[in-house]
Amino acid sequence: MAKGLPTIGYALLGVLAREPLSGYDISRRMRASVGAFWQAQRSQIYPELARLEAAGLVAHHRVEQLDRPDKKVYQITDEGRATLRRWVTEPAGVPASRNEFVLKVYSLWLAEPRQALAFVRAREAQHRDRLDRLESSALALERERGGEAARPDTPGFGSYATLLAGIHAERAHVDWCAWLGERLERANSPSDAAAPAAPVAR
Amino acid sequence: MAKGLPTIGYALLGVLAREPLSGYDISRRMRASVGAFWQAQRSQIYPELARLEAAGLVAHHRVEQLDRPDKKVYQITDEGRATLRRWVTEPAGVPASRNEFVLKVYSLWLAEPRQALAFVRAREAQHRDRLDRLESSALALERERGGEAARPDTPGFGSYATLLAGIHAERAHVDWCAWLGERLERANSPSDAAAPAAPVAR
DNA sequence: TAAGTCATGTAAAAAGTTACATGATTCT
DNA sequence: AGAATCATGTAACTTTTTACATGACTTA
Repeated sequence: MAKGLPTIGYALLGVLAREPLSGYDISRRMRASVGAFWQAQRSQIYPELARLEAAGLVAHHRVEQLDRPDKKVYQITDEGRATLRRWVTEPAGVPASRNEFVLKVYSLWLAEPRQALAFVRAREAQHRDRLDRLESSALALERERGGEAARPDTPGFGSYATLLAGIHAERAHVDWCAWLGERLERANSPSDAAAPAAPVAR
Repeated sequence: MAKGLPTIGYALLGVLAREPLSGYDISRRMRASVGAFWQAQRSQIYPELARLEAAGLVAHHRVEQLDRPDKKVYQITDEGRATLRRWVTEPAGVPASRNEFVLKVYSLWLAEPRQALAFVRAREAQHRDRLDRLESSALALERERGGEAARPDTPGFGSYATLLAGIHAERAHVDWCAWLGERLERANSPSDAAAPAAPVAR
């Protein structure tokens, strides 16, 4: 069996399956919507588009513009769409998440307690912010379309579902930060109240 | 200001701040506990240990063993511990999460509906499994030590906190998969009952 | 006039994965 | 006898990031 594309290739196909775009515009999508769970720099996008084209999965035509540079608008081909469709339901590898913040918490016992608390609180605020923004995007989408935002065979569903993934993840992170903050705070001020319920129990 | 270590360097320091270990043993920690949020192959660990040693952050001594190959046991130095302590409360970059599964869901609208459902259900089961295992580890830790598992200035706290991070993340992922599955199922069987509450509302 | 956006790329470096090499011992 | 574990490493490759290059037009 053939080797398959690098993941970034499928990410680009996924974007182009929705609408034809230039490399530059794809790179903006990768900073916004799709970028929440897969990122790429332009220096990775341009060569990958060329490879996809060589493989017959996308095709481009040049669009001349008067007031700004010409652009190459890429379209997905039938073969590209078929490749994407095949890939999409193949079991995905385990996340293999790399999270620098959690890595830091792993060694946070070394830190000066007040500094540790400030560190965690700052992170909590940062992610609460992100969560708020994601939630209002989702609410906007829901209001726009009816209640549940798009049928599962439309691109809108993909966007909505991935947005919700982000919301779930952010929420979990915020909750965890809050728990951490509480624990650190209680340790800092040795008032020693009754221990709260174990956080693992549902 | 100096450049700082690659993240894997801090990961190794974080492990060695708890106990002296050989490269081989570190690599096992990286597949178990720490590995849940930062991974490394042995081929990355050995050279990095050498670099850390050249920088004076760790030191090794050879331990001879009768029944198996000699090993180099690495210890963190005072400078190493100081470096780690400084790094630990420096603000961490945004997660920049790469999740292949979510990327697939982004294009799942292209897939055959029943296949899509099976795909999501399989993932849900897989992660529910992981969640169960993490939760029983946490419960075991809690039973072992008293209720809240370790004071925040001990390594045990770091382990416990990161374990909880994993639990929160898995829980969120499972919940999201469950929501996704429900939506796909409802679309597959067009019985068209009343729409459930919007999933964003708290 | 300086900074920013649009637009496409190349080059180099860093980070990470996969494969290979070696060798003793222990388990099946 | 063959496979797995312990133990350390190198080589090659892939993936990702950072920096550099160019140039027209627009906004402050």
